[in-house]
Amino acid sequence: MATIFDVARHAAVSTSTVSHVVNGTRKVSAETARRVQEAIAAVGYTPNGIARALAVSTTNSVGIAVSTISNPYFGDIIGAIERECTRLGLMVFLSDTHDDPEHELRVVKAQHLRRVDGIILAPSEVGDSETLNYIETNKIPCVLVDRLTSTKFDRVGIQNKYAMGMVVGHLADHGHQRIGFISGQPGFATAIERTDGFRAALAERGLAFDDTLIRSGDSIDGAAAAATELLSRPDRPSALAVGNNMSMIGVMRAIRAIGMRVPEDVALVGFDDFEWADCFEPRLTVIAQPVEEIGRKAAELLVRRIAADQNDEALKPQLVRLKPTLVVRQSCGCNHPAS
Amino acid sequence: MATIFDVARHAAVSTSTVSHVVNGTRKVSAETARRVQEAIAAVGYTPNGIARALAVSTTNSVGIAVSTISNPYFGDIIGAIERECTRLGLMVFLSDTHDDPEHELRVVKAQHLRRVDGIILAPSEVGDSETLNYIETNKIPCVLVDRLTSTKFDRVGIQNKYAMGMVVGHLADHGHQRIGFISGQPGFATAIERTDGFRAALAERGLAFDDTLIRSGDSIDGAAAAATELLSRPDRPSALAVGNNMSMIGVMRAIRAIGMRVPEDVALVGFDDFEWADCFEPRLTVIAQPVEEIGRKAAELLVRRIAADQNDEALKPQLVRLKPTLVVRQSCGCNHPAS
DNA sequence: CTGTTAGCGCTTTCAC
DNA sequence: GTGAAAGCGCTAACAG
Repeated sequence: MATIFDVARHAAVSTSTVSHVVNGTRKVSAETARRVQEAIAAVGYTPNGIARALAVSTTNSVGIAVSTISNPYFGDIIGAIERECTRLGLMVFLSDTHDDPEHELRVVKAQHLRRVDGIILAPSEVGDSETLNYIETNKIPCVLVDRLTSTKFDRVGIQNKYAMGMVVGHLADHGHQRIGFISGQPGFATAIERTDGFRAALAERGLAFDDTLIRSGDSIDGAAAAATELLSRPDRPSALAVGNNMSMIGVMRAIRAIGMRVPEDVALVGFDDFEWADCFEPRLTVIAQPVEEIGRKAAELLVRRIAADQNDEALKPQLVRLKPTLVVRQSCGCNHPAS
Repeated sequence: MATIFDVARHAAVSTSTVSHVVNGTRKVSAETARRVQEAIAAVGYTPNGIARALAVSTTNSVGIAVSTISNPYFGDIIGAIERECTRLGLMVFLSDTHDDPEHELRVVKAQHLRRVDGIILAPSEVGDSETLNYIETNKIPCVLVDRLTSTKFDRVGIQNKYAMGMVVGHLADHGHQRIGFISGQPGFATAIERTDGFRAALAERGLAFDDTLIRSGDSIDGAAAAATELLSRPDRPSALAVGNNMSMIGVMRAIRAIGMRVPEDVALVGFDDFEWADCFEPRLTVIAQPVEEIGRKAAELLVRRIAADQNDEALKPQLVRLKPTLVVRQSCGCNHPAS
């Protein structure tokens, strides 16, 4: 593989000159530049970013570590981050944490080994985790997404309380008094925030609060079981709020298995929107997160943080809470026509 | 940031000894090893993979370049590749080609700059592209997925002809004589193979072939338009085969807009399965690709290829065609109960 | 069992 | 406008 040295020899100039024409980092006479370009083509030179990275100690790459890559919600966020990073000349290492703290630590270490300039992380544990400690002690620029578990880092997510307010409000407007909530995996920051938000919204609306109407469904099957249990009770809720997209699949399967109809027998409002939501029967009313903006903002904060760390100026951790929206379709009891 | 040198000094040994205990690459006395470990902890040393990569000229990272990361089909494949690579100690750089040849070339170059050990690519163009040429002239180990456009590389995909045989056969068994086909983006290898397969299957079944019943819908809206057109004709088809998941969304929206019912007015068989497919109304009958296996196999072929290139033994390009399956639910006219 | 040292390919001062 | 040369942090002969 041709090196900068080969080019230099071929063009009868110094490696430093070659370096400068490649990077456009200092004036070079037109004639010299031409000879260098020619030499580059002649020897088939492609710059070695590894060597460069070692010399300048920056890789122009960032790590992203989230759970369940194949979940469309994270897929959208990953896509948005990738797009923004590519625009900024950064390349992303993608890792799945599988929501396993040990694995999470392992992949973060693997990313640090490869000297990513920074990391975007959706932490699996609330509070101080080994992963977060590792990131902190190694001074790795980092921004948290979705699960906002530590105030030590920049973080971007949505206003979950506000979201649940809309959900409960909308359902209450439909006359529902007993509303159940199938949250996501218990212990996750998002599930906690949404559950709290659900409680608060109930109170705000003056609705009686029944703790037994809150269930966590940490998987499709878990959510299905939770929904089945909830809907089989004599004092069953007349509406269900669901804390994330995966849980929604389980809930819908459960409802179908029971033989109930939506929204007549039970109204439904979900979390996370996607292209398919309107192909469901009935068309799903959901909270839509601004995934594109979440990803973009995360990337933006990260580069800002990286830059700050390099000039070691202390930037204080920034919290960004984006506003979700309620996409009203039919599962809530409304009858909005298809888009 | 602590280097191997700091550790060596702290432990009063040579850098080579430190290197060897870190990598377990030669015998070291227990006592020395202990001192080194202690020093590592004391100075807070974490190995620099960039420096290591430069020295050994291998990065233990691979690039993956596919279109539309947020498409669940690719999301699943990406997830599978990531899992397998992580298992093998490789980290993946993820790039979206956006199905744009120029951008594709750009990201492949960016990956090569970072000296990935190999690349997994879903090419956007059929035939020899600049990207493929670049990969070839730079001798970058590479395996093609999904769109199998060149015989010069290892490649893994599915038996598209076989898939379309199942689709047409199943629909024909339901008595359909006029079957339409909404393919994916025209010009893509998969769309071409599936269209050819569709034609062949028709012939095999002795069904009349009507070229006007084949439409390409290269996006949700495109597919919707194509379906609308097809279903508005007096001699409209009684069944529709759809070439990929995104097109299916458009088709379903079109059918709803027209006010037809599935499968009574028009039967439907799609391509690509996902968790949501059974929440649709009616539950979707689809061709399911073994995405997990596609990803795993691609990673497997890539590491094999990388190893071969290193010992520069010539491995001849391998073609892997996995078998898809027909997941029968209801949109085809069957009435399979929910799982 | 351990140390010395020459690279890996590139950037970047410093000097001309 | 250009070049010489000292690193960046690590590995792996080679030598002892």
